[in-house]
Amino acid sequence: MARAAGVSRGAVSFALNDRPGVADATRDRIRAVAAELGFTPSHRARALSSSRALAVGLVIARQPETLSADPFFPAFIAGIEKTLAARGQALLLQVVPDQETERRSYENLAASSRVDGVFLTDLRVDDPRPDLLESLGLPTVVIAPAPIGCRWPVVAVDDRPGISAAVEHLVSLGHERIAHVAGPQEFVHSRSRQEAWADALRVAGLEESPYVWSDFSPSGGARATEELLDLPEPPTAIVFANDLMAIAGTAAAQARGLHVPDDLSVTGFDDTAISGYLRPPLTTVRTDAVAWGSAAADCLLSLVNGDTCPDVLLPPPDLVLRSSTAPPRPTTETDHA
Amino acid sequence: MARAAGVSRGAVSFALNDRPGVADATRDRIRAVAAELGFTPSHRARALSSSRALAVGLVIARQPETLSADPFFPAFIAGIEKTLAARGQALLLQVVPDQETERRSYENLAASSRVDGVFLTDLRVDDPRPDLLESLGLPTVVIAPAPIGCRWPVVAVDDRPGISAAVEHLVSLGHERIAHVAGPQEFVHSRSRQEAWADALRVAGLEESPYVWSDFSPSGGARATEELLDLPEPPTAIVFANDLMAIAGTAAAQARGLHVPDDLSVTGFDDTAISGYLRPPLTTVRTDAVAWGSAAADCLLSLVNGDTCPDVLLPPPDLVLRSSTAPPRPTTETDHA
DNA sequence: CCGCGCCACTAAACCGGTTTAGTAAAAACC
DNA sequence: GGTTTTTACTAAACCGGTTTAGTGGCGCGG
Repeated sequence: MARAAGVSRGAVSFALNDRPGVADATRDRIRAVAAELGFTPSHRARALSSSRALAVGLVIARQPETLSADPFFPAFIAGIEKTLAARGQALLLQVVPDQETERRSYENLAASSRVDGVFLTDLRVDDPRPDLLESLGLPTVVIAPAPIGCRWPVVAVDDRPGISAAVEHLVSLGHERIAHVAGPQEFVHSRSRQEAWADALRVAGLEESPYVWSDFSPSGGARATEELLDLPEPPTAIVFANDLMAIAGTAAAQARGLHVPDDLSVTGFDDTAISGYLRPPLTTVRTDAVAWGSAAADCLLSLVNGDTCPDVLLPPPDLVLRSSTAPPRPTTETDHA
Repeated sequence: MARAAGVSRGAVSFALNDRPGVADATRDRIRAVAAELGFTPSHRARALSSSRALAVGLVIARQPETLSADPFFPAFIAGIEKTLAARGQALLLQVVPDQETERRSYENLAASSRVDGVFLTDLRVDDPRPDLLESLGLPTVVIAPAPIGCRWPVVAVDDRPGISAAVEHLVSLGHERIAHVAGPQEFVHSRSRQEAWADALRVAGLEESPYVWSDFSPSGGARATEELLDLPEPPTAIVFANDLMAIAGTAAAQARGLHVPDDLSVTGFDDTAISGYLRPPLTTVRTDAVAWGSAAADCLLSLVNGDTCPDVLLPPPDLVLRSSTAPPRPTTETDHA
């Protein structure tokens, strides 16, 4: 390439990277030759000489089955890509089955310096990963519902307003026993949703409603629903922490002969693609995972470039009203004896 | 590292790569020092000197929304990872919105030599990509329902037996009008399922049943179902090309007051996580996408290493019997006038 | 007209491995 | 015991960029 343009290798590097010290005429000539030859700088050589991997990593710790059902990651990844592609960076994805493998995965990425930074998702309570990544010196962006006190920037979508809106909607319909089926207790976003639910009930003066910790899976959602409906005083509405559990919970209630929404109102979270095409269509909370991924990638690239990135707060999710919520049946005073 | 062990750089390379020409004692010493120092060879340097990217690529052309709902890719990727991780290779993922971007994406991966090979999924009829990738010289493994005549090896899961099993099951229940809602006509796997459906009907002597091309989406499935139920002689069973359409189709039928399965039997394809937790639980076809990804990765790595890889045929999918299928209602002869 | 500084560029070191060519010492052979 | 072969290792080239130091030519001031 350098020879074809009649200049030195260094000159080519300067010209193509828009650095000063190259005459305009020369720069144009080099550009023209490069275009004509279809010359693309070798990513490998560039990575080695500039000591950058030109890639960022995403490690997902999930069993394949549960990953398949999760609408978040594909959209999130698509958002990441939107930003990365424009900057010539690549996304290196790792799917690992458990937390032990996950740790080794991060250590490996750092040791072999395959990536310049990573995304940290599914933040857990007392998560060891922020510290691990700090000790590994791997720039990190944390994906979470709210900023946390740690060295790394957090790109957050606060899910609380979404849950609050769901609860308020149910309260406005006249519900007084509004249960919650939460995700695993270990996840910060499970906690955040559970707390938002509790807070909204408190504001409405309805603290007595029951909740159960579950696992975001359909079977977990069905089980939790059974449990709630078996209560002496079953709820008239359930706020589920995700759509998958809400859908399975709806089916479980229907299997008992309950009518949704007349006997039981249900809300979900995520707005999965099928949610609007069920019987009844599911009232749920919609998050913009694509924008989330895109913002997270922006932030990570700043970090990688040595800049700082402040915590980012994205717009809160919206409540999507469909037909799985309705006023509760009027209380029949016949059984008050 | 070399100095720490008191040997030359070359010796370290030989020792760590298990190549002959190093005394056992020396090799052990080098290993020990490496372990003690936590030395991991720089992936960047290795990539440059060995002219290999040590990564493979997967380009997915989908809109984020439709990708989110697809249970295939997450599982497929998890399978790929299982194989890659064991061999120190990484997966480079790209999500692009359309086919034009997809083409550029492949060209880019090749030009910047970021990957040693790629997976080719969502094979289309008269797909230009196998030829493109051949001209780019990028080793490729094609993911498809059956071997095709092209230069690249195909790793196939034949979806036909799954569809046949579904049709046979419905026939054995007594159905005679068994419709099909297919995916987009352009995809080879849509065609394959449609043909399997048609063949199975022919075998059963029921060629007259209707079908419509759709798009794998819930709204498409609902629309197609409406269309079929509006027919003068509506089907008593519908074989959908995926679960998403089957679920939405079920809801559409229910919205008309039809009972599933008594008035209309329904089968899906994929066995999505929720499919077993609906009303009614969906009879569907289960594929092992994890094994598919794993096998595809094995094949691609052979190719990358300069070996050849024959076409691989994985075990066909299973029909999972649930409650969305039942015998048709006995024909009421009252309206034969 | 000479000396200084600046511009545009080249030469060469460097990133950190792999790999080939070369060499000294040990082993094998007659 | 001397030659040949083998073994075990080192030195250095190489991958293809980036980056620093260095150099020749030019304009400019005095």
